[in-house]
Amino acid sequence: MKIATWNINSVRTRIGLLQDYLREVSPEFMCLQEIKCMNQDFPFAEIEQAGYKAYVSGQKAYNGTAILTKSELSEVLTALPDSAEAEGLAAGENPQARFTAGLTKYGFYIISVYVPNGNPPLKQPESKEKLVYKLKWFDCLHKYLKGLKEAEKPFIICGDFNVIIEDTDVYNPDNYRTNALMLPEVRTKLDEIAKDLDLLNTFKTLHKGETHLYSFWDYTMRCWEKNHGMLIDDIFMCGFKESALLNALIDKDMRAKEKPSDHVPLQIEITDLKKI
DNA sequence: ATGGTCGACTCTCGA
Repeated sequence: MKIATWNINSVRTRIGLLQDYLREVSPEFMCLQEIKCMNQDFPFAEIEQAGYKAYVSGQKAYNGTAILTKSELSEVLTALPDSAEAEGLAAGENPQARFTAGLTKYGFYIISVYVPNGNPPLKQPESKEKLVYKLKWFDCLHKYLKGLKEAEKPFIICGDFNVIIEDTDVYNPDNYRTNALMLPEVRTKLDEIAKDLDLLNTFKTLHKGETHLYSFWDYTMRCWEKNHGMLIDDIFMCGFKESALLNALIDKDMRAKEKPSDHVPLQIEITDLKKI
């Protein structure tokens, strides 16, 4: 069974590439980020044509996550619990659309996240709010995932984590020391979650010792042509035996297509599981 | 060569 994730940077602009990908790779679950549309503007018909059902957390113009599945999900969530409060919103207001989750028929939860970018981090005082929000959002995510862990519910969480985990995950780490993707407090936050919950970083587990493998290349400054990229998209597993993970790869070819996203998909393959 | 990319959307922001 394959599970894929892609920061698509507008699902409406790249619906053709998405349909091609679904037909070629045929993942059981496909997590999307930055769909950049409201729910009513999501291309449900085109997704259905490709054989998938879509669970969508949309908003106007920015952000937006979704999960595409070949089967039904239950217990669907379209917002991260407590994240509205982390944004300083009143009860009942919608938080930024950065989270979709549901229970699969195989008994594990599938989660699609678009972690706040956090930049710019250092300008005082108003701009630092973005970094504070990123850290608070991670705290909310930690609490939610810990709830699953304590209930012994396995999960697979996919998405754009907006964290350069190691220096070798970016072409020039010294350019990013004060960037919110690499600040020590941001790295520490994700590392604490991963250690506390014993998350398996699927790509790093199967590509140990390999460096400078990227999932994102900025549109500007000819970054793609110069291979000036960074690895900021990840798939973590929790509650599975490590032997359940068979493969993990990055679909780098997707960055060379016409009208590409600035991110490429990642996919894993896991052992077939019995349906519940 | 005084710019540089892209997407959504409004007279600009976010990445």
